[in-house]
Amino acid sequence: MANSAFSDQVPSSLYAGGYYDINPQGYLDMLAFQDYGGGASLFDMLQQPTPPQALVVDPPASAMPETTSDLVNTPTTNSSSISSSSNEHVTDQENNNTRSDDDDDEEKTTTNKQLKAKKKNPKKQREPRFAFMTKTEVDHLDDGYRWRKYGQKAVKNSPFPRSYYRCTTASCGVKKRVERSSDDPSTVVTTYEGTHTHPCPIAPRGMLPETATYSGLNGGVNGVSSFLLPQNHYPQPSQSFFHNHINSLNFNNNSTTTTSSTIPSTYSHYMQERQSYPLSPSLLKDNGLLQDMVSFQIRKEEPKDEPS
DNA sequence: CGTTTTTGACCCGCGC
DNA sequence: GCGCGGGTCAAAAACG
Repeated sequence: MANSAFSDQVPSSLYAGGYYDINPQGYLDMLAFQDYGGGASLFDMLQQPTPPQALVVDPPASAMPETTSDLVNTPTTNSSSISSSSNEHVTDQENNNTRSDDDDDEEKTTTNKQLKAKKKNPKKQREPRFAFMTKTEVDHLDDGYRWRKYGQKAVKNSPFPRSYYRCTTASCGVKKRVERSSDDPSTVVTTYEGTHTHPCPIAPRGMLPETATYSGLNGGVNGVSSFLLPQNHYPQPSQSFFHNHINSLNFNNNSTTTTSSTIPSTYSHYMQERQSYPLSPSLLKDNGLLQDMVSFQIRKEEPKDEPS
């Protein structure tokens, strides 16, 4: 069905961790899941009849079934290129291959071009990705970390550019991508890649008021994006933490909606738990603040069948 | 003056 | 093999 259309519109490189929706109980259900490199994209999700303002998670390969691609594809079809998402196993530390400086061992300092080639690893291992959609007028939402923009590219089939950010912490190779959905301009899709190797610059809890602290560096315009990322090294109190964030998240400007979710320490953990993380009714309620947000239930698709 | 953003160029993977 | 599109680099500009 829509797949053919997608295959044409969606860049093959777009990825999506999964497809979620909010169930009647107010939980966020993962409808589909996909590993990086899969055929579906966030846009695919947006294209769905009922675009979820949810999040997409891309857990470590080790944590997810390989058939995940099927799940994702099911909804939209896998016409696109599903590169073997089964890339090599993800190494425990994703930091190792951050960019040119690290990988290039030694002999590649020949020409500038090669330098730019950044990593010529035979197979680039992708770090776990975590994406979510936020309904907000502000492209950048504070998530407590400091980011530096290192690129911006026009996205095919979208009037909105995609911005690339990297965590400013020296040893942290976490990257983030922010783009506005062409399908729904009011929705911003933020994708995190990797895990922070350091504590959040600002206290996890009431981060909002202090947002100025870091976002101010940039003038608040660029601020940042979204919520907290899963931190393997700095595990957070799962559920309650999640809720706290939702409550505490403030969006400096006019972003009324949004939301966020925090994926606790490890995705795999969640995956295994397969629990539902109910949002407080009040949160999901109407206030507009969280209605767009989401909590979620990650389904570990052990069955690996299609979500149908 | 230090840090971040902007922006064009380059590289790479993939599809045709 | 070529072209397309995504992702990254890095120099210059902008900002505080």
